[in-house]
Amino acid sequence: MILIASTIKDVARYTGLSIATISKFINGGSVKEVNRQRIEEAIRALDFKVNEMARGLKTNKTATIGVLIPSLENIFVTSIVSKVESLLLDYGYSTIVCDYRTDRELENQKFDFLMSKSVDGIILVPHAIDANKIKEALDRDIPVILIDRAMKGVECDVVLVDNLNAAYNAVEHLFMKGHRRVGIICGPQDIYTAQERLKGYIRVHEDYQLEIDQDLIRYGDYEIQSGMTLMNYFLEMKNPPTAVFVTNYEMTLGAVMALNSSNVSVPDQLSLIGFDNIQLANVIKPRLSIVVQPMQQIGEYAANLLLRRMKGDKGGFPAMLRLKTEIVEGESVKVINSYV
Amino acid sequence: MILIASTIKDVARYTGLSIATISKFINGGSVKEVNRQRIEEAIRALDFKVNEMARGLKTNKTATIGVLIPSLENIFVTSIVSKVESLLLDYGYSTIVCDYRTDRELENQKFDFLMSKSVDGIILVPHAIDANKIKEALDRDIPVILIDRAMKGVECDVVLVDNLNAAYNAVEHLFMKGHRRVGIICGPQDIYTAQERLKGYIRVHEDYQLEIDQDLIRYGDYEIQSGMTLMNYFLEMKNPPTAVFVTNYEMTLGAVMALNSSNVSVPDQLSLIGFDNIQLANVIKPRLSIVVQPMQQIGEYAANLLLRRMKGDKGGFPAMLRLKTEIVEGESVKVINSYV
DNA sequence: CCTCTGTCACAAAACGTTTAACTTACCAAT
DNA sequence: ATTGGTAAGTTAAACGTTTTGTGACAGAGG
Repeated sequence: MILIASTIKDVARYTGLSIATISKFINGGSVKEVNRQRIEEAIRALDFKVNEMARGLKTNKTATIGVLIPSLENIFVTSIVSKVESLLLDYGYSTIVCDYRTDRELENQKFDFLMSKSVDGIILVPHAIDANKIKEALDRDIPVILIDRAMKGVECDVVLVDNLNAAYNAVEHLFMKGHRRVGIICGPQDIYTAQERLKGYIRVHEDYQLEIDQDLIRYGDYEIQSGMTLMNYFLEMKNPPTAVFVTNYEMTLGAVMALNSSNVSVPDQLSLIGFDNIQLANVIKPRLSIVVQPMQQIGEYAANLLLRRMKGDKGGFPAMLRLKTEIVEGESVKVINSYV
Repeated sequence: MILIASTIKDVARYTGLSIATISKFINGGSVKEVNRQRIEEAIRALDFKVNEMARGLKTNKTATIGVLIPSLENIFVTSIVSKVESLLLDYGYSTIVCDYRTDRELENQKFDFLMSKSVDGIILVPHAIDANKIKEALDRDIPVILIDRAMKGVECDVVLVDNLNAAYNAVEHLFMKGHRRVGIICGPQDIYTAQERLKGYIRVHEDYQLEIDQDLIRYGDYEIQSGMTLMNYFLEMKNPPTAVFVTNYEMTLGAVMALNSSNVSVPDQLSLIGFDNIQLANVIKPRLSIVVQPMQQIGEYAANLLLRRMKGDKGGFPAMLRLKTEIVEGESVKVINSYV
């Protein structure tokens, strides 16, 4: 047996009222008490549900928002998505999630796809998307919220963490324990977050009036393999750093793998500060000190900002919400010399 | 400036053809070569995109499928979702992802939500959902594919791994290396996968004619904390096992954390086989031997089956696709006695 | 008793497609 | 020359809502 959904017409017939009245009721308009009851009964009896397609056709709203992310297998990102999804659901929005597997082509393509689905808003963790696409969405009155990375070439709301000071604090933390030669494994030079983190590294050196050994700055690609390679590079230096700061999760994994297959002991011979995944940090021996980002909060801010924009509130556009990271101390940093 | 999207009418006007012809063309019907060119030009010039809402209203299809999962922060699940999403996108479907945070209430609620969005199909990693809900979806001709767990009380397609033999093989692997006292950290007794894994543990003991010490069977809740607690239980036994098999990822994390804070060395004093996350396995020292599930494949099978069902092909319903796991050897299992 | 005001209900048009039924044009076969 | 068939195009209805403009009615104020 195949069920067939009932429509507003059926409800109208059942109650003897007109379609318009039913529609009014559904959308919170006021109807006579006696009618209210009959409508409610009819809806229950007929198991009526609004047809969102028909509604969407009229209102030009889909009650759907699009989320476009680099990867669904990145816990940093999915935590945020999870929060966003649940918050928006409370307001009746459903969330279409697309990942673009860090592929430039796919990123543009899936953005178009979301637009073609006429979502009411977009949350995007951008990588290499064409700024014009975002402009176009904005012109079509589809709000876009960027997460984690600001973009040049377009005015757009963005929620991110203070990456500069995240790095600043992590390296300062090492300074406080007496380290002076600190290596950094950076992300790609063309990625905003990576640039910011490197800036923090440089600025803290300036503030402490320490000269920077350029050999201690290494650029990776945010993937496991490069974390491994670059950590090995540090291990084989004639004059190696006493501590290394790794600037994202995947490269932290790689760095730990490199250390495991060497016979260098952490933190005795080398101290380490990683990034992003607290679960990982706790399961490694010795427990890893890491920089954690407030993922819940990022999701929350992004979702709320998007809701405001979708309501038409353009206040403070373009907004930049900049959240703070935190250092969770493990046992991977040696105290050479305590200054506190 | 706010752009306003052009419609099929505009294209008709631009080309001088009728709406119906344009529609036919869009949907792959054949038109005269000269008209084809004009239509294509018009579409380009007007930047025409089909309005999916209007189309959906007519066809009663949304080109949208729903995915309902226990958590977006579970890499096992998100890997599958990622695969599903990309496969279905190739066929023009978009994917609405909902997680229910292992909450029974939320699970039922979000299932309803997906139904109210009139998705064309649903992929569900079920936990405690009401079987009637699934029946109702099926009655409405919305195909549902279960992942990872079969369900009683309703006939439904399901894609899962052979959990029984996964456990069988893992424990047999330990037997082959000479272990005879093997502890198991199981999942909740009311969860299908957990039951299956325990059955495998029991069956392999039967096949090897080894008696089972009930103290070596411990039930957790698939969360980190219980992995920790139960591993500590094993460590404190008077007559501890020589090896432990942990049956999911989170509890594996917990078990490793427990081992790290004890002074028991792996694999010398205790051998360990974990579950599910190969990245984790490689980053732990010593590298962990684990059971890995073919997540890509699961996603692939589920997506393809769903596509078939959505096309109306009911062949072999209800299908049960049962995939095989694999053991990835690390260095966490000691050879007491090699039989090979 | 008349008019004004406010509340509620209604009819009908519109949103942008698809599709069934129909027309036309052309060509081949009788 | 007539018939039949096929391919391409057209017209108009339908999908299930929202919304605009009206009208009906009741009670208040004069």
